[in-house]
Amino acid sequence: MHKTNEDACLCRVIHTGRIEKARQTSLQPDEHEKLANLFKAMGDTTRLKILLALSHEEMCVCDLAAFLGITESAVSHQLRMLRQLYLVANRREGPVLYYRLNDEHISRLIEIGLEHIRE
Amino acid sequence: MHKTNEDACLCRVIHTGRIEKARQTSLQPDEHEKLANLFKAMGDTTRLKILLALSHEEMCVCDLAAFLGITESAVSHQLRMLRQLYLVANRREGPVLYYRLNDEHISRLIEIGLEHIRE
DNA sequence: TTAATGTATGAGCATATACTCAGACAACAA
DNA sequence: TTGTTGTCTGAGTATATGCTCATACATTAA
Repeated sequence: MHKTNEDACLCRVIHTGRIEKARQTSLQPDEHEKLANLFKAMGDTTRLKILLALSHEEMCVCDLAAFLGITESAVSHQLRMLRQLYLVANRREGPVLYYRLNDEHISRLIEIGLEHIRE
Repeated sequence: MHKTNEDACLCRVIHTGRIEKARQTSLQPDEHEKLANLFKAMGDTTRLKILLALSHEEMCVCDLAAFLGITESAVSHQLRMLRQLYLVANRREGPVLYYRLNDEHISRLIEIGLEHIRE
């Protein structure tokens, strides 16, 4: 018989020591969410392709839309999310916005991720 | 007026050279999806907390459920995903399954991710 | 001012996903 | 065998999310 409420669950724990240890080395309150949002932003093929493209050269919304074969609206929506999480930054040149990766962390994450999937 | 089909979109492109360049340095056909799945797996607070806990010490399903305050069923579902993507591995000791991180890539990704959100 | 171009945004919709619930499976003891 | 414990799994459901569409904003030129 398996209880599903939390109290009962705690009674079945085998290694309370490990749990205590894990609890002590935990992150700051909101860091879990921030970190998850970072990886979530990279966890979509469209956004990932955008990041990969920008890792070589800055590009505008038009370029990205043509490169990905999707509408500029869709690109713009995704760029907003990437902007808000500081994955990309932009600069304006007249009416055109050129997007680039915000810092080196992003390309390093992609590098290590590629190593992993190529095992 | 903004056309939404791809042909029209290509006509408005500003930098065809950049698109060509981005196209040449693209990944293998299925690598985009594999890489996105890796980051997507890390892009959820529950799974991220599991990975963080396992980065210190191997733990069983019971431990993780108590640590996270969720049901063992929910933990098991997430562990299956993490297993299938080679983020975690396990070993059996009698009826108990001990889970651990599959390789060093995962903790490195977390490290760099933390650097990023802490700017 | 008006018009054109590049980009951003909100609403709506279809799909994806994280959890719960119920039950099944696996290993071991009696 | 039966019972217990630890874990796994399929179905259902509520929420999240990625795109389209229509529209609005921003910059520049006429």
